[in-house]
Amino acid sequence: MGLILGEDYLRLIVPELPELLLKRYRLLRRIYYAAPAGRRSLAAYFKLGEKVLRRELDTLRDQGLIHVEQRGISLTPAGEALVLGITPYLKLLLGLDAMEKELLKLLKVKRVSVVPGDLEKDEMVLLEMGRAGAKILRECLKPEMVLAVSGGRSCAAVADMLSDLPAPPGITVVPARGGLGEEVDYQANNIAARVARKLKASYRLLHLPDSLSQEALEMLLQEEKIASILELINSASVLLHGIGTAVDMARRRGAGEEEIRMLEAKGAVGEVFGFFFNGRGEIVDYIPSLGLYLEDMNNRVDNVIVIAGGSAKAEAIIAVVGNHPRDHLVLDEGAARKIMALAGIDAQALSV
Amino acid sequence: MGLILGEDYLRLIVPELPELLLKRYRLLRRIYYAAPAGRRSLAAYFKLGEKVLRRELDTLRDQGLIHVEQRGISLTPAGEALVLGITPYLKLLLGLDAMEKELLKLLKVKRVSVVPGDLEKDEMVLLEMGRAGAKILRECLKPEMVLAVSGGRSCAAVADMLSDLPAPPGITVVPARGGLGEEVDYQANNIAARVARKLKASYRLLHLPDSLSQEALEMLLQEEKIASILELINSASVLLHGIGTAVDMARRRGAGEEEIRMLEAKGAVGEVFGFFFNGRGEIVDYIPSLGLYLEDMNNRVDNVIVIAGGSAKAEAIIAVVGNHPRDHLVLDEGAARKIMALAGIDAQALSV
DNA sequence: CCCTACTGGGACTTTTTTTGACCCATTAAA
DNA sequence: TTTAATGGGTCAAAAAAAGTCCCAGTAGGG
Repeated sequence: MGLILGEDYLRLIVPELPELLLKRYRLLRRIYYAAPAGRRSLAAYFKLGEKVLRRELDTLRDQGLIHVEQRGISLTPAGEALVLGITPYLKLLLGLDAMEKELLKLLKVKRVSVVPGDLEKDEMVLLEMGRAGAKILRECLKPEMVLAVSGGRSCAAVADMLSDLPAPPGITVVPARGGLGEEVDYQANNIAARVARKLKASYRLLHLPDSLSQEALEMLLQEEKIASILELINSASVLLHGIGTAVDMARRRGAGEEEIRMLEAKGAVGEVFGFFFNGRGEIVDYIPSLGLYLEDMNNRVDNVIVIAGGSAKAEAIIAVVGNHPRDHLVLDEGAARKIMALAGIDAQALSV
Repeated sequence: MGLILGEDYLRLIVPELPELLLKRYRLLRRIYYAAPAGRRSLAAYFKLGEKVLRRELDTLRDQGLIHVEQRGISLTPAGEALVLGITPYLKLLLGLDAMEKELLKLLKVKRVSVVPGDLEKDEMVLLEMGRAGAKILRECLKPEMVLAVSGGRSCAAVADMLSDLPAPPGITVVPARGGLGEEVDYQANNIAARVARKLKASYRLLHLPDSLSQEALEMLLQEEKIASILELINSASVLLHGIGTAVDMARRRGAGEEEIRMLEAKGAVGEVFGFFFNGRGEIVDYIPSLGLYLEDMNNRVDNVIVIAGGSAKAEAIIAVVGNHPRDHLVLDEGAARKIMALAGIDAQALSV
């Protein structure tokens, strides 16, 4: 309470503080993830003049936060501790804490974690989201459970940011759904394997060809191997998935303009591993495949960790995660602010 | 703990924050005490260019902290709340909190309160010290007690800053010592009366001519009235006094160069209502008068509130307040830093 | 009653700082 | 060995800040 009071005073009397703080924080964050980072590449990344950046680097160096060497810039232990530890404080200062509370009320989920920054402006935010998601994921893990993961960049970030401390024993990681052809790094199978490796858990994959007909899928269901994996998938008690915007996802699957117009007519805004949702959270279309039976998932999965960022995904997030008290939602500041705006809530704090 | 952590991070990543914060805070504080304050008079006070000040005022106005009108600048309710409420937070940010702890260990007193700012650079600090002293004073008051106060600017500030909420009943305010001719506003008698008025308490004064001989004082002791007041003074359980530097005080009492050389030879550095202390806290001289018997005061007075500011008084403060576990010490940042420096402790945080 | 000496706001010029664009020696990789 | 990075430094242009002055209005003193 005293802390929040202090923050409010601080923002009142030094209104340029969030800007200053974020500028440097983003710089440090970038260095953390891209070390050893060169001055020129940093300048290019932030679209800053070289001199401007240099001045920032000078102050950071004076503060003992970065190490400037010939081979590049890296964080000192102090800088690393800062990047890793300042997040909750930053959230407080930026009012993200209050925003999380608002979103919690609005979306009626179990937990909301808003990561500082805008994914569309700084891709490091994705890694931060991965870090936040990984933290929540670890908290949800219990021995002998099945964890289902979907594809996508966000889930890949979670996999990347998971520490490789071992998880509780007996965990099995499976893809939430098979064969939804994406770039290999972002495929559910691939991510499931990566997550399993980090957790030192076992995994089972579901390799299916893309774009199968309904009949072909039903035939595959007869296969012993596939049926057993499907059973495993549907016994998952934790699900980690990202969210796509409907049109974008359809297009990435190679849908024609006609199909997209159909989707739009149905009101599809969000997509989760092949299922398309309208604004009211109803499934209006899906890509034929095998995997989680989404319809009765509510009864079986204990924790769903949803991770999505970028203001473009605001509508999709609202559509997908509304009213699921088992959901943990990880998103970025950009998406969070957009959601607030869509809901007509004024988020006074400024976005930098 | 989390708060302090946050502060440390904040200072690391935005090292210019204390400067920014203090600049504005001092401005607000000045406006608070001098409202309605004019732009030009503010600029003159802070020795700032008019434009510089104007820009600060603009941002403060944008933040809704000040009210800029033709008759002058004043604080909005928000600004007032900030000036009154930000102090503990400011102390944390400036590291005054840590400094208080250090001084507590160093001086072995009951409590230390360091007021942000340097009295020698900004006289508003005196009023802040008064506010801090007044707060402590009120905490020490109990019904039917006698409160003794000394003279001096610092004690006058306490009197000024006392709210006029009534105090516990039956309190009597007396001067700690009679007739130590100063400017009337800073005389102990005067301050005792002002304090009493604020506390809605009764008071008894001890009017004595200046510079009486020892014999004359002994004669006065025979006087019923004077004797009764002396008894009252020596039954005081709370004592509020300031500290003077020895030489300065002697000079103000009109001492000749010869006398001052004598004082210096005796090692006198500090002065408290007519008693001169050397660096080891021993009384090495005094101005003849009547009042508190300082020698056995330790046994009778429960709480001594010592208030002094300005780096010039550092030595005097050390001399006077060392090793008195009943003492509450109120001082300014300037004096505090000087004391730390004298003690060889590095106060890393910067003074602005 | 007026007059004066303030006030805040605005405009203009000078000074300082900031910014962008180079160049250079060094170094790590190719 | 070559190449393409790096960090560090310099210098001129541009932008921002600061100092100065002036103006209209108002409050307080005479």
